[in-house]
Amino acid sequence: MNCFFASCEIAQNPSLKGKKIAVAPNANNRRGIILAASYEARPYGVRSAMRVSDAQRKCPDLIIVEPSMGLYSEYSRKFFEYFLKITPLVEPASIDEGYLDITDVCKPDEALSLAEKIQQDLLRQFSLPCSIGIAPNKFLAKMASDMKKPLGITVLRKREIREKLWPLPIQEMYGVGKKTLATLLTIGIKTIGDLANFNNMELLKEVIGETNAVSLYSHANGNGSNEVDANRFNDVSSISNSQTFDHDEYDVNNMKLIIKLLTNTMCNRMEKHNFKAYNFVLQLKYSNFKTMSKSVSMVNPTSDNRRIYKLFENLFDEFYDDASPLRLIGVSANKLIEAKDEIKQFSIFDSLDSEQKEYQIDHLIKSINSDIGMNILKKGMPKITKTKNEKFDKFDKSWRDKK
DNA sequence: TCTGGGGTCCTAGGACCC
DNA sequence: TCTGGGGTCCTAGGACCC
Repeated sequence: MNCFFASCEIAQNPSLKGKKIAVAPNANNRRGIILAASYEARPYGVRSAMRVSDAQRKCPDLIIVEPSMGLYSEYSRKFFEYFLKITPLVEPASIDEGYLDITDVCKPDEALSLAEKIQQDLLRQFSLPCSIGIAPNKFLAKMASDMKKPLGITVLRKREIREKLWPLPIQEMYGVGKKTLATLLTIGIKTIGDLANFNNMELLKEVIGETNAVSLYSHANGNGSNEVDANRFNDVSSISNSQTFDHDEYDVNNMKLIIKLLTNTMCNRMEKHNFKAYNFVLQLKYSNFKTMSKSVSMVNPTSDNRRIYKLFENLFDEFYDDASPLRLIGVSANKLIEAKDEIKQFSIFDSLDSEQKEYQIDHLIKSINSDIGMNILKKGMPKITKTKNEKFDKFDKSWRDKK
Protein backbone atom coordinates (compact mmCIF):
# COMPACT_ATOMS: atom_id res chain seq x y z
CA MET A 1 0.00 0.00 0.00
CA ASN A 2 1.18 3.53 -0.69
CA CYS A 3 1.63 5.69 2.45
CA PHE A 4 -0.78 3.28 4.10
CA PHE A 5 -1.57 5.05 7.39
CA ALA A 6 -2.14 8.38 5.62
CA SER A 7 -4.27 6.66 2.95
CA CYS A 8 -6.46 5.05 5.63
CA GLU A 9 -7.01 8.42 7.31
CA ILE A 10 -7.99 9.98 3.98
CA ALA A 11 -10.25 7.03 3.13
CA GLN A 12 -11.97 7.45 6.48
CA ASN A 13 -12.25 11.22 6.26
CA PRO A 14 -12.53 12.32 2.61
CA SER A 15 -12.25 16.00 3.54
CA LEU A 16 -8.50 15.31 3.96
CA LYS A 17 -8.21 14.26 0.32
CA GLY A 18 -5.74 16.34 -1.69
CA LYS A 19 -4.33 17.95 1.46
CA LYS A 20 -0.88 17.91 2.98
CA ILE A 21 -1.30 15.47 5.83
CA ALA A 22 0.99 13.37 7.98
CA VAL A 23 0.26 10.72 10.58
CA ALA A 24 2.26 11.17 13.78
CA PRO A 25 1.68 10.24 17.43
CA ASN A 26 1.31 13.02 20.03
CA ALA A 27 2.45 15.82 17.75
CA ASN A 28 3.35 18.07 20.67
CA ASN A 29 5.85 15.50 21.92
CA ARG A 30 9.23 16.85 20.94
CA ARG A 31 10.35 13.29 20.25
CA GLY A 32 7.42 12.42 17.99
CA ILE A 33 8.15 11.32 14.43
CA ILE A 34 6.19 11.07 11.18
CA LEU A 35 4.80 7.60 10.45
CA ALA A 36 3.35 8.39 7.02
CA ALA A 37 2.94 11.44 4.80
CA SER A 38 0.46 12.01 1.96
CA TYR A 39 1.86 12.53 -1.55
CA GLU A 40 0.75 16.17 -1.36
CA ALA A 41 3.08 16.71 1.63
CA ARG A 42 6.11 15.01 0.11
CA PRO A 43 7.20 17.77 -2.31
CA TYR A 44 7.86 19.87 0.81
CA GLY A 45 10.33 17.30 2.04
CA VAL A 46 8.05 15.62 4.57
CA ARG A 47 9.17 12.01 4.96
CA SER A 48 8.37 9.18 7.32
CA ALA A 49 10.72 8.75 10.30
CA MET A 50 11.29 12.52 10.31
CA ARG A 51 10.73 14.42 13.53
CA VAL A 52 7.39 16.23 13.67
CA SER A 53 9.03 19.59 14.42
CA ASP A 54 11.23 19.30 11.33
CA ALA A 55 8.26 18.35 9.17
CA GLN A 56 6.30 21.35 10.44
CA ARG A 57 9.18 23.66 9.67
CA LYS A 58 9.40 22.37 6.11
CA CYS A 59 5.65 22.44 5.62
CA PRO A 60 4.00 24.95 8.00
CA ASP A 61 0.39 24.12 7.08
CA LEU A 62 0.92 20.36 7.42
CA ILE A 63 -2.12 18.68 8.96
CA ILE A 64 -1.02 16.22 11.64
CA VAL A 65 -3.33 13.29 12.31
CA GLU A 66 -3.06 11.12 15.41
CA PRO A 67 -2.55 7.46 14.39
CA SER A 68 -5.35 4.96 15.03
CA MET A 69 -3.83 1.51 14.76
CA GLY A 70 -7.26 -0.09 15.11
CA LEU A 71 -8.42 1.61 11.91
CA TYR A 72 -5.34 0.45 10.00
CA SER A 73 -5.75 -3.13 11.20
CA GLU A 74 -9.36 -2.99 10.06
CA TYR A 75 -8.41 -1.83 6.54
CA SER A 76 -5.62 -4.40 6.52
CA ARG A 77 -8.08 -7.16 7.34
CA LYS A 78 -10.41 -5.95 4.59
CA PHE A 79 -7.92 -5.94 1.77
CA PHE A 80 -6.39 -9.26 2.80
CA GLU A 81 -9.91 -10.69 2.70
CA TYR A 82 -10.20 -9.31 -0.81
CA PHE A 83 -6.90 -11.04 -1.75
CA LEU A 84 -8.22 -14.34 -0.44
CA LYS A 85 -11.04 -14.15 -3.00
CA ILE A 86 -8.37 -14.18 -5.71
CA THR A 87 -6.25 -17.01 -4.28
CA PRO A 88 -5.94 -18.86 -0.97
CA LEU A 89 -2.15 -18.54 -1.34
CA VAL A 90 -1.72 -15.19 0.41
CA GLU A 91 1.21 -14.46 2.72
CA PRO A 92 0.99 -11.28 4.81
CA ALA A 93 4.39 -9.60 5.11
CA SER A 94 3.29 -6.70 7.31
CA ILE A 95 0.18 -4.69 8.05
CA ASP A 96 0.22 -3.21 4.54
CA GLU A 97 2.11 -5.71 2.36
CA GLY A 98 1.60 -9.23 1.18
CA TYR A 99 2.47 -11.83 -1.43
CA LEU A 100 -0.07 -13.56 -3.69
CA ASP A 101 0.82 -16.72 -5.60
CA ILE A 102 -1.13 -16.35 -8.85
CA THR A 103 0.55 -19.24 -10.67
CA ASP A 104 -2.66 -21.26 -10.84
CA VAL A 105 -5.00 -18.29 -11.08
CA CYS A 106 -4.14 -17.03 -14.55
CA LYS A 107 -1.84 -17.55 -17.52
CA PRO A 108 1.49 -15.73 -17.44
CA ASP A 109 0.38 -13.22 -20.07
CA GLU A 110 -2.71 -12.38 -18.00
CA ALA A 111 -0.78 -11.42 -14.86
CA LEU A 112 -0.51 -7.78 -15.79
CA SER A 113 -4.23 -7.33 -16.36
CA LEU A 114 -4.96 -9.15 -13.08
CA ALA A 115 -2.64 -6.72 -11.29
CA GLU A 116 -4.45 -3.80 -12.92
CA LYS A 117 -7.77 -5.18 -11.75
CA ILE A 118 -6.49 -5.62 -8.19
CA GLN A 119 -5.12 -2.10 -8.11
CA GLN A 120 -8.39 -0.63 -9.42
CA ASP A 121 -10.51 -2.72 -7.05
CA LEU A 122 -8.51 -1.63 -4.00
CA LEU A 123 -8.81 1.98 -5.06
CA ARG A 124 -12.55 1.72 -5.77
CA GLN A 125 -13.59 -0.45 -2.85
CA PHE A 126 -11.35 0.91 -0.09
CA SER A 127 -9.88 4.14 -1.53
CA LEU A 128 -6.42 2.64 -0.96
CA PRO A 129 -3.65 3.20 -3.53
CA CYS A 130 -1.06 0.47 -3.93
CA SER A 131 1.95 -0.56 -5.99
CA ILE A 132 2.36 -4.07 -7.35
CA GLY A 133 5.36 -6.12 -8.43
CA ILE A 134 5.04 -9.20 -10.61
CA ALA A 135 7.97 -11.62 -10.59
CA PRO A 136 8.98 -15.29 -10.34
CA ASN A 137 9.89 -15.09 -6.64
CA LYS A 138 9.12 -13.06 -3.53
CA PHE A 139 12.36 -11.08 -3.44
CA LEU A 140 12.03 -9.90 -7.05
CA ALA A 141 8.33 -9.13 -6.57
CA LYS A 142 9.18 -7.02 -3.54
CA MET A 143 11.91 -5.12 -5.39
CA ALA A 144 9.60 -4.65 -8.38
CA SER A 145 6.77 -3.26 -6.24
CA ASP A 146 9.14 -0.58 -4.94
CA MET A 147 10.21 0.53 -8.42
CA LYS A 148 7.09 2.60 -9.25
CA LYS A 149 5.17 4.52 -6.59
CA PRO A 150 2.42 5.47 -6.18
CA LEU A 151 -0.02 3.27 -8.10
CA GLY A 152 2.72 1.52 -10.07
CA ILE A 153 2.77 -1.95 -11.57
CA THR A 154 6.16 -3.40 -12.45
CA VAL A 155 6.99 -6.71 -14.07
CA LEU A 156 10.48 -7.99 -13.26
CA ARG A 157 11.53 -11.06 -15.21
CA LYS A 158 14.61 -12.94 -14.18
CA ARG A 159 16.30 -12.21 -17.49
CA GLU A 160 15.82 -8.49 -16.83
CA ILE A 161 17.76 -8.26 -13.57
CA ARG A 162 20.95 -7.20 -15.35
CA GLU A 163 19.43 -3.94 -16.56
CA LYS A 164 16.69 -3.37 -13.97
CA LEU A 165 18.13 -4.64 -10.67
CA TRP A 166 21.90 -4.60 -10.85
CA PRO A 167 22.35 -0.84 -11.43
CA LEU A 168 20.53 -0.02 -8.15
CA PRO A 169 22.63 1.20 -5.23
CA ILE A 170 23.14 -1.61 -2.71
CA GLN A 171 21.23 0.22 0.05
CA GLU A 172 18.04 -0.11 -2.01
CA MET A 173 18.20 -3.86 -1.73
CA TYR A 174 15.66 -5.44 0.60
CA GLY A 175 17.60 -6.81 3.59
CA VAL A 176 20.45 -4.28 3.43
CA GLY A 177 20.20 -1.72 6.21
CA LYS A 178 22.58 0.85 7.62
CA LYS A 179 25.08 -1.59 9.16
CA THR A 180 25.23 -3.99 6.24
CA LEU A 181 25.58 -1.07 3.83
CA ALA A 182 28.63 0.22 5.70
CA THR A 183 30.19 -3.25 5.76
CA LEU A 184 29.54 -3.94 2.08
CA LEU A 185 31.06 -0.60 1.08
CA THR A 186 34.30 -1.55 2.84
CA ILE A 187 34.70 -4.54 0.52
CA GLY A 188 33.88 -2.50 -2.56
CA ILE A 189 30.24 -3.47 -3.08
CA LYS A 190 28.29 -0.38 -4.15
CA THR A 191 25.50 -1.76 -6.32
CA ILE A 192 23.33 -4.86 -6.35
CA GLY A 193 25.29 -5.91 -9.45
CA ASP A 194 28.57 -5.65 -7.50
CA LEU A 195 27.13 -8.08 -4.95
CA ALA A 196 25.75 -10.44 -7.61
CA ASN A 197 29.19 -10.69 -9.21
CA PHE A 198 31.27 -10.72 -6.03
CA ASN A 199 33.63 -13.66 -6.31
CA ASN A 200 34.92 -14.08 -2.75
CA MET A 201 32.15 -15.88 -0.86
CA GLU A 202 34.42 -16.65 2.10
CA LEU A 203 35.11 -12.96 2.64
CA LEU A 204 31.43 -12.10 2.26
CA LYS A 205 30.49 -14.69 4.89
CA GLU A 206 33.16 -13.38 7.20
CA VAL A 207 31.98 -9.77 7.14
CA ILE A 208 28.18 -10.09 7.17
CA GLY A 209 27.66 -13.60 8.56
CA GLU A 210 26.95 -16.84 6.75
CA THR A 211 23.15 -16.74 6.57
CA ASN A 212 23.07 -13.14 5.44
CA ALA A 213 25.81 -13.67 2.87
CA VAL A 214 24.16 -16.69 1.29
CA SER A 215 20.71 -15.12 1.15
CA LEU A 216 21.74 -11.65 -0.09
CA TYR A 217 24.06 -13.11 -2.75
CA SER A 218 21.35 -15.41 -4.02
CA HIS A 219 18.79 -12.58 -4.07
CA ALA A 220 21.16 -10.29 -5.94
CA ASN A 221 21.37 -12.98 -8.62
CA GLY A 222 17.60 -13.04 -8.94
CA ASN A 223 17.07 -16.23 -6.97
CA GLY A 224 14.91 -16.67 -3.90
CA SER A 225 11.97 -18.43 -2.38
CA ASN A 226 8.71 -18.47 -4.30
CA GLU A 227 6.86 -20.26 -1.54
CA VAL A 228 3.90 -18.18 -0.42
CA ASP A 229 3.12 -19.24 3.11
CA ALA A 230 -0.58 -18.85 3.87
CA ASN A 231 -0.06 -20.02 7.46
CA ARG A 232 1.52 -16.70 8.30
CA PHE A 233 -1.98 -15.41 8.97
CA ASN A 234 -2.09 -17.21 12.30
CA ASP A 235 1.57 -16.95 13.09
CA VAL A 236 1.79 -14.04 15.52
CA SER A 237 4.78 -14.70 17.73
CA SER A 238 4.96 -11.65 19.95
CA ILE A 239 2.95 -8.72 21.25
CA SER A 240 4.76 -5.69 22.57
CA ASN A 241 4.13 -2.23 23.91
CA SER A 242 6.71 0.47 24.49
CA GLN A 243 6.91 4.16 25.10
CA THR A 244 9.55 6.81 24.56
CA PHE A 245 9.22 9.65 27.06
CA ASP A 246 8.92 13.26 26.07
CA HIS A 247 11.76 13.90 28.52
CA ASP A 248 14.10 11.39 30.10
CA GLU A 249 12.57 9.82 33.19
CA TYR A 250 14.41 9.91 36.52
CA ASP A 251 11.68 8.87 38.94
CA VAL A 252 11.54 5.17 39.84
CA ASN A 253 7.88 5.43 40.87
CA ASN A 254 6.96 6.87 37.51
CA MET A 255 8.94 4.13 35.79
CA LYS A 256 6.95 1.50 37.64
CA LEU A 257 3.72 3.27 36.82
CA ILE A 258 4.64 3.24 33.13
CA ILE A 259 5.46 -0.47 33.32
CA LYS A 260 2.02 -1.04 34.83
CA LEU A 261 0.27 0.92 32.08
CA LEU A 262 2.25 -0.76 29.30
CA THR A 263 1.51 -4.17 30.82
CA ASN A 264 -2.20 -3.34 30.99
CA THR A 265 -2.38 -2.46 27.32
CA MET A 266 -0.31 -5.49 26.34
CA CYS A 267 -2.52 -7.86 28.35
CA ASN A 268 -5.68 -6.35 26.89
CA ARG A 269 -4.36 -6.99 23.41
CA MET A 270 -3.40 -10.54 24.36
CA GLU A 271 -6.83 -11.24 25.76
CA LYS A 272 -8.55 -9.70 22.77
CA HIS A 273 -6.80 -12.26 20.57
CA ASN A 274 -7.14 -15.00 23.16
CA PHE A 275 -3.39 -15.39 23.55
CA LYS A 276 -1.32 -16.48 26.49
CA ALA A 277 2.47 -16.23 26.58
CA TYR A 278 5.35 -18.29 27.97
CA ASN A 279 7.96 -15.57 27.89
CA PHE A 280 8.01 -11.92 28.93
CA VAL A 281 10.67 -9.31 28.18
CA LEU A 282 11.27 -6.00 29.92
CA GLN A 283 13.23 -3.52 27.85
CA LEU A 284 14.94 -0.37 29.15
CA LYS A 285 16.56 2.21 26.91
CA TYR A 286 18.83 4.66 28.72
CA SER A 287 19.20 8.29 27.77
CA ASN A 288 22.45 7.39 25.98
CA PHE A 289 20.48 4.96 23.77
CA LYS A 290 22.00 1.85 25.30
CA THR A 291 19.30 -0.75 25.67
CA MET A 292 18.96 -3.58 28.11
CA SER A 293 16.47 -6.39 28.03
CA LYS A 294 15.71 -9.00 30.67
CA SER A 295 13.27 -11.83 30.30
CA VAL A 296 11.49 -14.46 32.32
CA SER A 297 9.95 -17.71 31.10
CA MET A 298 7.06 -19.64 32.59
CA VAL A 299 6.20 -23.33 32.74
CA ASN A 300 2.54 -22.52 32.14
CA PRO A 301 1.57 -19.61 29.87
CA THR A 302 -0.43 -16.69 31.20
CA SER A 303 -2.15 -13.48 30.18
CA ASP A 304 -2.90 -12.42 33.75
CA ASN A 305 -2.32 -8.70 34.11
CA ARG A 306 -1.36 -8.60 37.80
CA ARG A 307 0.87 -11.64 37.60
CA ILE A 308 2.74 -10.33 34.57
CA TYR A 309 3.18 -6.90 36.13
CA LYS A 310 4.68 -8.59 39.19
CA LEU A 311 7.17 -10.42 36.96
CA PHE A 312 8.19 -7.17 35.31
CA GLU A 313 8.44 -5.38 38.64
CA ASN A 314 10.76 -8.10 39.95
CA LEU A 315 12.94 -7.88 36.84
CA PHE A 316 13.01 -4.12 37.16
CA ASP A 317 13.96 -4.20 40.85
CA GLU A 318 16.65 -6.73 40.12
CA PHE A 319 18.29 -5.09 37.13
CA TYR A 320 17.61 -1.37 37.15
CA ASP A 321 20.50 0.47 38.73
CA ASP A 322 18.33 3.12 40.47
CA ALA A 323 20.22 6.00 38.93
CA SER A 324 20.28 6.06 35.15
CA PRO A 325 17.66 8.21 33.41
CA LEU A 326 15.50 6.27 30.99
CA ARG A 327 14.43 7.23 27.51
CA LEU A 328 12.13 4.30 26.84
CA ILE A 329 10.45 1.44 28.62
CA GLY A 330 9.01 -1.51 26.73
CA VAL A 331 7.31 -4.77 27.58
CA SER A 332 6.65 -7.73 25.35
CA ALA A 333 4.99 -11.12 25.45
CA ASN A 334 6.67 -13.87 23.43
CA LYS A 335 6.15 -17.54 22.64
CA LEU A 336 2.44 -16.96 22.31
CA ILE A 337 -0.10 -19.71 22.35
CA GLU A 338 -3.83 -19.58 21.75
CA ALA A 339 -5.56 -20.21 25.04
CA LYS A 340 -7.51 -23.15 23.55
CA ASP A 341 -4.25 -24.90 22.56
CA GLU A 342 -2.75 -24.63 25.99
CA ILE A 343 -1.41 -27.81 27.51
CA LYS A 344 -1.15 -27.57 31.26
CA GLN A 345 1.99 -28.93 32.85
CA PHE A 346 1.61 -29.99 36.43
CA SER A 347 4.44 -30.23 38.87
CA ILE A 348 5.11 -33.77 40.08
CA PHE A 349 5.39 -32.15 43.50
CA ASP A 350 1.63 -31.48 43.47
CA SER A 351 0.81 -35.16 43.24
CA LEU A 352 2.85 -36.21 46.30
CA ASP A 353 1.39 -36.86 49.73
CA SER A 354 2.71 -34.84 52.65
CA GLU A 355 5.25 -37.46 53.73
CA GLN A 356 6.67 -37.70 50.22
CA LYS A 357 6.75 -33.92 50.00
CA GLU A 358 8.68 -33.74 53.27
CA TYR A 359 11.20 -36.24 51.90
CA GLN A 360 11.55 -34.34 48.62
CA ILE A 361 12.10 -31.06 50.43
CA ASP A 362 14.78 -32.57 52.67
CA HIS A 363 16.46 -34.06 49.64
CA LEU A 364 16.29 -30.76 47.74
CA ILE A 365 17.76 -28.78 50.60
CA LYS A 366 20.56 -31.34 50.98
CA SER A 367 21.39 -31.07 47.28
CA ILE A 368 21.33 -27.32 47.25
CA ASN A 369 23.60 -27.13 50.27
CA SER A 370 26.06 -29.65 48.85
CA ASP A 371 27.31 -30.36 45.31
CA ILE A 372 24.60 -28.94 43.11
CA GLY A 373 24.51 -25.72 45.01
CA MET A 374 28.25 -25.17 45.26
CA ASN A 375 28.28 -22.48 42.62
CA ILE A 376 25.42 -20.64 44.21
CA LEU A 377 26.96 -20.91 47.67
CA LYS A 378 30.26 -19.60 46.37
CA LYS A 379 28.46 -16.47 45.29
CA GLY A 380 27.59 -15.77 48.90
CA MET A 381 24.17 -17.29 49.22
CA PRO A 382 23.31 -18.25 52.79
CA LYS A 383 22.93 -21.89 53.69
CA ILE A 384 19.35 -23.02 53.25
CA THR A 385 17.41 -24.45 56.18
CA LYS A 386 13.93 -25.83 56.52
CA THR A 387 11.25 -23.77 58.23
CA LYS A 388 9.13 -25.23 60.98
CA ASN A 389 6.15 -27.21 59.77
CA GLU A 390 3.50 -24.72 60.80
CA LYS A 391 5.38 -21.98 59.02
CA PHE A 392 5.60 -24.07 55.92
CA ASP A 393 1.89 -24.76 56.01
CA LYS A 394 1.24 -21.07 56.15
CA PHE A 395 3.26 -20.52 53.00
CA ASP A 396 2.16 -23.70 51.30
CA LYS A 397 -0.37 -21.99 49.06
CA SER A 398 2.04 -19.40 47.70
CA TRP A 399 4.69 -22.09 47.24
CA ARG A 400 2.29 -24.03 45.14
CA ASP A 401 1.44 -20.93 43.10
CA LYS A 402 5.09 -20.53 42.33
CA LYS A 403 5.51 -24.23 41.53
C1' DT B 1 18.52 18.85 14.82
C1' DC B 2 19.29 13.65 18.51
C1' DT B 3 17.02 9.32 16.43
C1' DG B 4 8.96 5.93 17.18
C1' DG B 5 6.55 1.72 17.80
C1' DG B 6 5.24 -2.46 15.95
C1' DG B 7 7.28 -6.63 14.55
C1' DT B 8 10.72 -10.90 12.67
C1' DC B 9 14.90 -13.33 12.41
C1' DC B 10 19.77 -14.43 13.48
C1' DT B 11 23.85 -15.18 16.50
C1' DA B 12 27.05 -15.69 20.38
C1' DG B 13 27.60 -17.61 24.57
C1' DG B 14 26.32 -20.31 28.52
C1' DA B 15 24.01 -24.23 31.02
C1' DC B 16 23.18 -28.71 30.70
C1' DC B 17 23.00 -33.57 28.94
C1' DC B 18 25.21 -38.02 27.34
C1' DT C 1 43.70 -30.32 38.66
C1' DC C 2 42.41 -30.57 34.11
C1' DT C 3 39.32 -31.95 30.76
C1' DG C 4 36.41 -34.27 24.60
C1' DG C 5 32.87 -34.00 21.32
C1' DG C 6 28.32 -34.31 20.24
C1' DG C 7 24.02 -32.17 20.97
C1' DT C 8 19.73 -29.06 22.78
C1' DC C 9 17.74 -25.16 24.78
C1' DC C 10 17.71 -20.58 26.59
C1' DT C 11 18.93 -15.58 26.96
C1' DA C 12 20.54 -11.09 25.49
C1' DG C 13 21.62 -8.30 21.93
C1' DG C 14 21.49 -6.68 17.38
C1' DA C 15 20.06 -6.09 12.35
C1' DC C 16 16.38 -5.35 9.60
C1' DC C 17 11.60 -4.31 8.00
C1' DC C 18 7.27 -1.14 7.67
